[in-house]
Amino acid sequence: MKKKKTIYDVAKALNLAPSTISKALNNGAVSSKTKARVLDYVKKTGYVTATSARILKAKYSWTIGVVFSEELNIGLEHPFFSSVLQNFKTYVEKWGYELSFIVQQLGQNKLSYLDWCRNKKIDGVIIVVGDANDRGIIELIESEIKCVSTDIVNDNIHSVRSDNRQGIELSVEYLLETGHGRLGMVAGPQTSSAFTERLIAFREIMKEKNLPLPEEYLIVSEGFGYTSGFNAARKLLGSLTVKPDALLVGSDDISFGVIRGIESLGFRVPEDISVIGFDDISTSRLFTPALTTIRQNKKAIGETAGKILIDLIREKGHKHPRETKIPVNLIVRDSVKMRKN
Amino acid sequence: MKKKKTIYDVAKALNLAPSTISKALNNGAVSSKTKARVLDYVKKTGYVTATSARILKAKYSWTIGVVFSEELNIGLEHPFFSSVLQNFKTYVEKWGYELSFIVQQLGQNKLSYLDWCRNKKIDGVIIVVGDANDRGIIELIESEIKCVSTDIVNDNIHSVRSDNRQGIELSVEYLLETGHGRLGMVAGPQTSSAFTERLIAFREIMKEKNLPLPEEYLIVSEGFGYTSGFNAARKLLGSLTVKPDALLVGSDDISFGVIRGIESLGFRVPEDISVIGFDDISTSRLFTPALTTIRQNKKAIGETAGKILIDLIREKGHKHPRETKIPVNLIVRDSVKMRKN
DNA sequence: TAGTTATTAGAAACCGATTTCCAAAAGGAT
DNA sequence: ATCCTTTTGGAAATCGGTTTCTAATAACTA
Repeated sequence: MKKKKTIYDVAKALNLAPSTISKALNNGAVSSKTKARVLDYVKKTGYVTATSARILKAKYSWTIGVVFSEELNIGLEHPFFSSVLQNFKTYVEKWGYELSFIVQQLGQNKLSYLDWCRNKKIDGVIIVVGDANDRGIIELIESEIKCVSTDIVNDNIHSVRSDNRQGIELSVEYLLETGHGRLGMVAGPQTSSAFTERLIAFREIMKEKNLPLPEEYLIVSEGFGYTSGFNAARKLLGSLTVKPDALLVGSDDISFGVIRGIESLGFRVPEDISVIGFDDISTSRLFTPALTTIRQNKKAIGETAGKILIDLIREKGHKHPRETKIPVNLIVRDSVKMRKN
Repeated sequence: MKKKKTIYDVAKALNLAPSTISKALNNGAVSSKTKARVLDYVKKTGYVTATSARILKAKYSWTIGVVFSEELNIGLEHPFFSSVLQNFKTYVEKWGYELSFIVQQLGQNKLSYLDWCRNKKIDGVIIVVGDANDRGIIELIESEIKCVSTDIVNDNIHSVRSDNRQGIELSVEYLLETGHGRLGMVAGPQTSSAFTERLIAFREIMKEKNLPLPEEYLIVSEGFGYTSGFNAARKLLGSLTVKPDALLVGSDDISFGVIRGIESLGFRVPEDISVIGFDDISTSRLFTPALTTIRQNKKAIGETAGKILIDLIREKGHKHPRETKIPVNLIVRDSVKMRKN
């Protein structure tokens, strides 16, 4: 195991001062001639600067912190969030940044998000999953740390998310085109802003189109998964004499429960009731009936967030926070049926 | 924004030397009285040691590197691997370690896994997804860095994986109990050791039980997903006059394709042919027919890997590498039918 | 009580860069 | 050729800890 090379070794070998090496490596003021000489030597010998030493003295770390709260019981397993993170990761790594999960504990002692970032001289932060009301998150967003979010929206942070309104609009219009007249919705828990937006959008669009929307056609599920969808659907339908002929659902995960819930009451999907989801996760294509849904563009979300954050770090534009909306697509499958009327 | 506190500030405030503070914080030789005094003060003022400074001088970093190759096109989206990682993460964080993805690029320059680890003074590495033949991986495993793997097996590394043999045994026995006589298998790509083990186990078990296993009942799928399963099933069945009455499949993902492939040929699952998968991902429960499969215990895998790695780091036992097998479970659903004979 | 040993606290070197400030060299203008 | 700018390379300070070595103190032994 050969001894580790330091910047001093390089300097000695090249008959230069360490400071000159550092400059050559970091676009400092050096002649292009010496710069080339240094770069050459470095490439040949495979010298690489010690990260910790650099971070100690410099004010940056080439590291991006990831907030991925597990309190909401959404871990890396979640197909949507993990995919967004994956795409973000791939993008920023191309630019030389690496990812580190922000932890609330450092070695022995507890730490706030902000303290962790400062301590590590984090260049920027992406909030993939986070509670918008968490004190730690708020403190972080309001700090000097550059942040971007693919989840929470807030006046103090750049956010990159799906155009939920467009998604609902697409759904409603498609349902109308296919001859549905009594639309309802099983919304997701309103603690999540995405679900809130979808519900609000649905209300607005129905109003704009002058379509009736009885409150009994609306229900909010208790949780994020199959079971809550199942229960919500049964509850919604159970009390109704005139059933809706189509249901928009907050997410695909919930949709699966909704569909089975509908079936458990003796109705068929899509023959009696059409269902349209939101997300397009991998199960959706495989489910029976294959789920008609709104596909979120996870790649675009991840990459756009990456681009914005890097711009922010390099101080290129994006002066004040704004919301970026990524278009969604309607994916037509079998859970919506064309109706004659 | 209050100024950052250094160890010198703490020393001054307590009228002690910086070195004493450091010792108090790191179980060095200090009287319990001063130690208490320091700890108290630190807790009260919220001082936290600068990570980069510590890493620079010390030989550890409280950081664990994650190898999660994307070359195999398995990203964080993959339900099995991401879940293992999630469970590992939760476990090691309890012990104060944090996770950092190992990148092949550091700031500007390319780096081998090993150089990256040395540069960052990584305490240990978990290989969640990695190519066992990759030069960089081999170099890493053979180095002084403590490693654990939940994927590749090798004499030089501790591995924690599902007991694939037991899984196949469970499948075969269940199929036998339910009256099946002509078992076949759609194995996954043999580039993955898990798939290889499953195929080998199947061959062995059939031989041990003295059951016939015609080579035509065996096929290896081209890829990891639905389409390759679909094609493999059609290819297998297409050429056979006497069809198998049950098929073991390398993974759930492939199983879905296999089932639809069988159906596309006019046969029914499970009435004509039973299918049993391996993994138990979330789609399996929702699929029609709900997939009977072998559940991998991702929690146990992640946690056991975490435990072993931390033991390794603390130099507690695990002198030489060994393979740890985590038991699996049979999950009975609807894709296997009881047959009278 | 004197002498020896075990603990505890501090001084100083060191980890490996970055950065500021300065002097020397190079380039331009007259 | 001389004087003034602009570039370029180097010396030294600094970032914030850990660790080794030494001195002082406390504890123990006879």
